[in-house]
Amino acid sequence: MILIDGRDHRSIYEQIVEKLSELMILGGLENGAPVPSVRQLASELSVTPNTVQRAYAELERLGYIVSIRGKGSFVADTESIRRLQKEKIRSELSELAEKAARAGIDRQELAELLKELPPDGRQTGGKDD
Amino acid sequence: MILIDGRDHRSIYEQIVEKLSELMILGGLENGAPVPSVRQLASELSVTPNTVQRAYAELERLGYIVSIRGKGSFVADTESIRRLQKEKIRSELSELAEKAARAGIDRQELAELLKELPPDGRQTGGKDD
Amino acid sequence: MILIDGRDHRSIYEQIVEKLSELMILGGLENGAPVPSVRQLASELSVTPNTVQRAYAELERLGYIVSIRGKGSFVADTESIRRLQKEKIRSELSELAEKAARAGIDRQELAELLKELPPDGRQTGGKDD
Amino acid sequence: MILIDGRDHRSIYEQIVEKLSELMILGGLENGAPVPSVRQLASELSVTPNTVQRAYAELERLGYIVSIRGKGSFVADTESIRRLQKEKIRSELSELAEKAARAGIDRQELAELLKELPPDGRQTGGKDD
DNA sequence: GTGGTCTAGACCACA
DNA sequence: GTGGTCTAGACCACA
Repeated sequence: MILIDGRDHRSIYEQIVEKLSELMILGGLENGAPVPSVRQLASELSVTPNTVQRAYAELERLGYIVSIRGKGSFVADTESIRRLQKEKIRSELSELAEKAARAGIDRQELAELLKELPPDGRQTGGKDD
Repeated sequence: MILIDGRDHRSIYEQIVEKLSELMILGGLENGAPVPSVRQLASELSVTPNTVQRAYAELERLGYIVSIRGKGSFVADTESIRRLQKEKIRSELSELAEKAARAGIDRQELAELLKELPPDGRQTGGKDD
Repeated sequence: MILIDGRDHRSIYEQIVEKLSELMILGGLENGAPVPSVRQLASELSVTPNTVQRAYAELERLGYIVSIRGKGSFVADTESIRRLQKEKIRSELSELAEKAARAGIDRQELAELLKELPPDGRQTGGKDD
Repeated sequence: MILIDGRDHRSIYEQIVEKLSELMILGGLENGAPVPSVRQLASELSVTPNTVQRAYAELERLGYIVSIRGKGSFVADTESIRRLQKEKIRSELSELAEKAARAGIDRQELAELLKELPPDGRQTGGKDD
């Protein structure tokens, strides 16, 4: 399900945070559904439990999951997760627009770039082994 | 001209790379115009020359400047710089579109988000928490 | 009557202890009134009896209830419970005052902060970020 | 300067966070003044650098310090720190008032408890070796 | 079993 | 030198 990419410059725990938060949306998870335990995910990823723990702490801080000592970790309210995701995308888009502006590309031109993108955006990444 | 932001978590040399490459566009630099020497910029920024050196190496690798040993560093062909910048924005936009797709936000919705952004992008957005 | 809050980071048994001790005051319980059995409360809360057992042990240690083997658990002397509660509040207030002092806020200023609090304290305050 | 209390129920990194954030106020630190390096504080406290690292990450997240890779960690804007501290005390006072209310102690009575506290609050803690 | 903290040590990029 | 990440393993309270 999740794969760590050694060529990715981001740290392992950051990759876990991003992948899991995306999976939560696509997986159509229900409120309160259990998330793999720290140890279980750690062994699946061949990574130290410590590292997964760190990712889970961040996911909880961000509002994606709720961890209960002795019981496990669970998907937080899915509605608010959806809002979080959208807000994050909006914020990144805003940053990108600013950066484009500094490079002399205005909002209009950026919108055109967006339209011209290949239909499904499958040209980046695409790691699948 | 350039200011290092201590709260920015990117490394100092990365900040220099980004700021300088933007300045080149906005500054309307001409082909072959001289760039401040490593030592000069280092002292202006109160930073070790080592760090500026690293930034210049990166800028050269990216095609923004040309360094000539014993003479200094110079702005590369401004036309190609402009193309570089635009390509970089396009690539980041593409990545963002993919990420949005994974969060269930399609191209159409993303375009609307873009339209809804405050007019000039001066909200310094993107601070996460 | 009692609800366990998954987002509350205290352990479940601690939450039960706090909620029950509060209920005893507000509920106007009489001396010696029976408290729900361990199994009964456990099933109401969908929690293992083990956990309720731990909470009851703590409540007995604190002087709120008396457990009689084979008969059940009972509310201890309500007068002394009231005193217990007040003493606990006083102690926490004292700790807070000390902490405030260390942050440069004196007794006087603290009293003003107290006066300025919204009238009924219904703001569910205290969430950190 | 800082002492870890083994009898304190809180974890080591939490104690470091609290002690350091208090010291920042009392020490009258200036904006941007350097904070001990991770390794230095770790060796002073006979604790793993990892644990101090964690505390510093939290202090940065809370806005008390700014850490710059390769350079060190520095006191953040002292004015905003002061505000942070006061807000934290206010929030804790609010929680305490709520709790008191649930125990049948109203705002008025709480204010009296506050007045009756021994003048300098030196009755708790007081570890000094 | 679960999450959470900690140790002792390594390695990395960066200044 | 600095901060930051990670490993491999331990131990804890809790369910």
